[in-house]
Amino acid sequence: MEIDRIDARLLDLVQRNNRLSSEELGAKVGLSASGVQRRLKRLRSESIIEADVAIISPKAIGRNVTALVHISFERARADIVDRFKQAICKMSEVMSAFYVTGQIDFVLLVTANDMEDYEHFIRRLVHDNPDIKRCETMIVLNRVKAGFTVPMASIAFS
Amino acid sequence: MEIDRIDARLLDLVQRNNRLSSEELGAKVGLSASGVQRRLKRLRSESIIEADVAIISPKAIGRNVTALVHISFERARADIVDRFKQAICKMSEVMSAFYVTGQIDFVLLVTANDMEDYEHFIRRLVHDNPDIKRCETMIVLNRVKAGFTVPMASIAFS
DNA sequence: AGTGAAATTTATCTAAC
DNA sequence: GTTAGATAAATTTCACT
Repeated sequence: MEIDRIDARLLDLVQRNNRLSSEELGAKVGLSASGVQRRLKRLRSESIIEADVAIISPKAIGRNVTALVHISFERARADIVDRFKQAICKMSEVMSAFYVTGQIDFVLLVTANDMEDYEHFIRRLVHDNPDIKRCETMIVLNRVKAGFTVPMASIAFS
Repeated sequence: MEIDRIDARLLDLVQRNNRLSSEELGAKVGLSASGVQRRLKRLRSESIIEADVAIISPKAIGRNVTALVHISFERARADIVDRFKQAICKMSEVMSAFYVTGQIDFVLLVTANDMEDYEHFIRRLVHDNPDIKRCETMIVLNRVKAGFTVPMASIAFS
């Protein structure tokens, strides 16, 4: 599970665009196409590359509302937390979810078709999880940056 | 910019895995490989598919700290907001950024190698943006769900 | 319109070096 | 790590409904 300079550069490229051909990648990192492929294969098999996905515009498919939701529980018991984690994984409206430190327990990134749809989602969420104490919504006006692009500049050059 | 049932199913598949071959996709949606490719090409050219990316494990490359940061400004003037948007787009530590309604102005998703690294980032952020009033950090204990996978079930069947 | 099938181009995989 | 040949996939063209 070691990563060298070339791996880091490959990761940096594919995390922005994973549709570049091995040849294009090779030209950029100074490697042959098959060399690139062997490395990418390893990075995928070792789950250093966790997934390869297309990012869809929520608006283009009629999801006009994006919101960040703060969830806090009455009591943060482990079983309650675990049950909630499982529940949100199954909710398709929840795009991302983070379990965090502090006053807030969870931060969810949610999409909905419209406000009515969003309200239904929140009602359902609170109804299904009676341990929720507070549920605070921030409507996303603008998705300034969307991604999980990790900085590669600081990789240990081993 | 119309999306039919087949497009919706394709989007639903590729947003989970964009490395499936056109043939595999075709088998799942009942279309030939070329039919699939034509549709994906359109979806990409019309930016319904915004990007195709690999998701990297932050831990695997030594980014051990993930945090959600709430930013609020002294005054939410348009020029201040716009300048801040540009600034965070350039900061590689910022994986995602949302401009939101309410008390908070921005929510950032940030990675750092360690706490020291994180502290440096915050200092730099606040130093470079003197209009920031408050800056509240929630350390991510667990990334329960990571993605921008949009629900497709509710697509209008046009 | 949008589709499927064949031909072409391109990319990827499997070795051998 | 590379190069070369085999395999597979993506792209283009075209005839069809």
